[in-house]
Amino acid sequence: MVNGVGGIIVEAEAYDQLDPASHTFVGPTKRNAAMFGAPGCAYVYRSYGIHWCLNFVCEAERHGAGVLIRAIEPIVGLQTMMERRGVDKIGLLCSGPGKLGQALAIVHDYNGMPLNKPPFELIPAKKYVDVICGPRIGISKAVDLPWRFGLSGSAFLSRSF
DNA sequence: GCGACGATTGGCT
DNA sequence: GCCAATCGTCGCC
Repeated sequence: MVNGVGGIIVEAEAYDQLDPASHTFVGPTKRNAAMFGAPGCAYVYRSYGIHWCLNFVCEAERHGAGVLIRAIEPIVGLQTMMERRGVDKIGLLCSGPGKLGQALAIVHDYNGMPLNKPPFELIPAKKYVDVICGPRIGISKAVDLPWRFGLSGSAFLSRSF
């Protein structure tokens, strides 16, 4: 949840410093500084000069690892998200990293902010769900690593597995 | 200081 | 299915 708006995370991808496709592969830089900071914080970056994408920073010991949030199932603040996105279909609100960033009004100011206090709010899953994995999307390196995870059968994935 | 490129999306062919 | 939009960062001159 971000600023009281959000839903259930249904798709994510993992990246670490040893991964050629990761922003942290080349070592610490100004852009990826948050990924080398405290775990449990946000890493926000701009993609293709247009889209804002949200990551969760992981790994206290070996810095430079995180999880890209690729899609959520919109639950709270549907009206707000639809206005931000300019669409009227729930299935189009958050089915991709850039869409998610726009729907949740992710801005670069959130980079490095803790995920356990406002504007963020994390709520543990209420039930166990089937999680499946597969190749990642939209990258040109290490494409074969099966580090993409998602809820089995969810209608809100950016793409089917 | 300058040029190349990307963890994407949306519109057109 | 393919391609352009768009700009901050990085790497090299």
